[in-house]
Amino acid sequence: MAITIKDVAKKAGVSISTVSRVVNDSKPVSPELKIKVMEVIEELGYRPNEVARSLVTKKSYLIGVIVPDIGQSHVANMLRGIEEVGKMYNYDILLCSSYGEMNAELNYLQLLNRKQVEGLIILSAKLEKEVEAYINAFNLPFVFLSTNDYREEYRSVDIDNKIAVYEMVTYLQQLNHKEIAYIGTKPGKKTKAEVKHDAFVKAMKDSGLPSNLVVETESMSKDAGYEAAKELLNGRNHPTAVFCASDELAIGVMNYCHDQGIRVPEDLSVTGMGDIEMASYIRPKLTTISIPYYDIGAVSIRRIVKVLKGEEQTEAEIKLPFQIHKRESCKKRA
Amino acid sequence: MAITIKDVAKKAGVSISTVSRVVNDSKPVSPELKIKVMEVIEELGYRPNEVARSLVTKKSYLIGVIVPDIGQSHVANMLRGIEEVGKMYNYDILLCSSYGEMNAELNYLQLLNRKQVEGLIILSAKLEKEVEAYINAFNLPFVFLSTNDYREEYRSVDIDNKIAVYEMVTYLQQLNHKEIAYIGTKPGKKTKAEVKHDAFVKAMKDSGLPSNLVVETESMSKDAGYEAAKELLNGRNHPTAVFCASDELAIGVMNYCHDQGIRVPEDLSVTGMGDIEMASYIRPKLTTISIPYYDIGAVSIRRIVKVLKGEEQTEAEIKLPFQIHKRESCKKRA
DNA sequence: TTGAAAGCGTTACCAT
DNA sequence: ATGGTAACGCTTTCAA
Repeated sequence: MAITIKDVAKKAGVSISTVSRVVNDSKPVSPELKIKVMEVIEELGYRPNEVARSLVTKKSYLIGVIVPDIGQSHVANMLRGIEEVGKMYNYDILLCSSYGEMNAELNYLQLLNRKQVEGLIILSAKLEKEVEAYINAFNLPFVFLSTNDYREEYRSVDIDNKIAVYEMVTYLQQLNHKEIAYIGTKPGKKTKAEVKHDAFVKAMKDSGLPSNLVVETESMSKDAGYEAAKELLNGRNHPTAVFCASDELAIGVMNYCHDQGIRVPEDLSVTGMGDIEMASYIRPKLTTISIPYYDIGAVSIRRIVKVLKGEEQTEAEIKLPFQIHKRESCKKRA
Repeated sequence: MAITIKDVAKKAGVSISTVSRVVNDSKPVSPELKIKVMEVIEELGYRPNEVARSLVTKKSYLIGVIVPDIGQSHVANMLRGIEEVGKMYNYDILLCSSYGEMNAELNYLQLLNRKQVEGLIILSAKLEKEVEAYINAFNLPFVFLSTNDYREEYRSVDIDNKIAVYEMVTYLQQLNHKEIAYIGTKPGKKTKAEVKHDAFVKAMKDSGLPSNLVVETESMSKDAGYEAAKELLNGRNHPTAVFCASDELAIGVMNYCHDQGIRVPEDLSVTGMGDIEMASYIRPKLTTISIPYYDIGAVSIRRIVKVLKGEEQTEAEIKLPFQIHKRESCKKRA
């Protein structure tokens, strides 16, 4: 049996109230008793039971985090930010992988509820109605890190996708590229896919260039990028550059090029979005928009902690700065 | 204020004992009451408070996991296994990133202790004395997933490094390579680095080949691999193949080759160990020993759950099967 | 089958 | 400054 506050109190010859006071430094205790108690705590190796403590204080110091898949490097990086900053505020993470399934999200939400988490961060392509209803009933500080749908009514943290894509496409144009293709998922209404796609179109139109070279993918994966490249580079189109809505797509495209003997960047310039670790280790190194995933996680949890502390934050959306990393996969067109 | 068991009891006109019984299905309850109670639970949306429950049952359904860095893909994969299988048994993970610092490990251990975790999985290069002492005092089911030091007194899950390396080096020999180099960290006493290095030496000696082409690295990182390649391929040595103790090292080597115009596999065959995701996306695709990280995590937590259930497991070490993936980075020597 | 009550390890209020 | 005690929400005897 573990050492409890009673054991300490008895051995130190004081009441449990006194022990509690020295442990929490919550009320003045005379120096002599304080020292005595601390000695006994040390001697017995007493560690307060957080479960009991939570029950009375109603603070679990737990934050629920639901992600699609921790195996994806950008997810892992967000998690690092969440975890690290959480720890700074004494908060722990209860991590759940939904694998994109709504039922899993629902189950985990219920679990997190029962475990008395104080806040919620959800990373998901979209917020299904059922999930949303549950979260609202839940009534906890909540950050929605959408990978696609825009929901400006919830707290979120992201970069400004519109500006980022516009800048990258403009950079490609500065490199003398005229025929630039876009690879990304279907631009549904009020989605990031739409924002990115529209930014691409605008950047092209603003320069009087055609913006019809678009390949819609099923997902943001490397395999999808590989397939998209196959479709794009079938001989009918002659893009000299391609903007991919994610690094994974871009890597798939580059792999297709490698396998087909298409040289990057000599024959085709490729750009990505995300700046995942692999982007700078793959050869040629990928030119990409760096999304500060770690910071996104860090800011998300900090917002939750702030709300918990009553230091309300008003704006729902927070935009973090991004950077364009110009690396080897793009080249100036003669 | 959340709905409690009392609210349910009052509304259903029964005692809290009865409510508890139907919730846990722990003792017979008459059908009428059962239905009534369930209706009220549904109506009120009652969810048992796990904190209160933990306090009395002394089961937190929490397992503490300390890893160096969740950002590394093999770590993320272990975590996936741990998380997924844990959930199957209703266990949640309390995740802590130590970044390899002993003091962080110590702090987290204390935290996990206070949070009443029921088991412990630690991933670390070595088990420092202080950490070990703490864990032993802790007295919980514990799995030590060492990235280097061997500690056969604790539960562990891994592949058989000796056999794996021997087989890979043998494969290289079958490809007619005679001058094979080894890149890895310093082979300290009772470490995996030693086991791997010794297996390399044995495989070479068994074939009457020289085994002196060894580069010791500071770490297992890509950068370390890059530097090691620089040292190895300086013109004095003429290896035709190199075995790297990790995929990251191998990728660093391949990048150095790319930058220097050394062709892989035509000029140099490269092999890795780990089969991280990048191994099959990098070009040329990396020949490597596949370590089932997901399974290692999965088996680890399953062992803990088994111990918790009293279904003791005797052997400390569990060896999982590995595979050698023969891909593009190796080529037969003329 | 049901309910009352003790108890889990704390904190926090109320006396003293 | 210190101690006694109710309360947190639940499970689990023990009686009935």
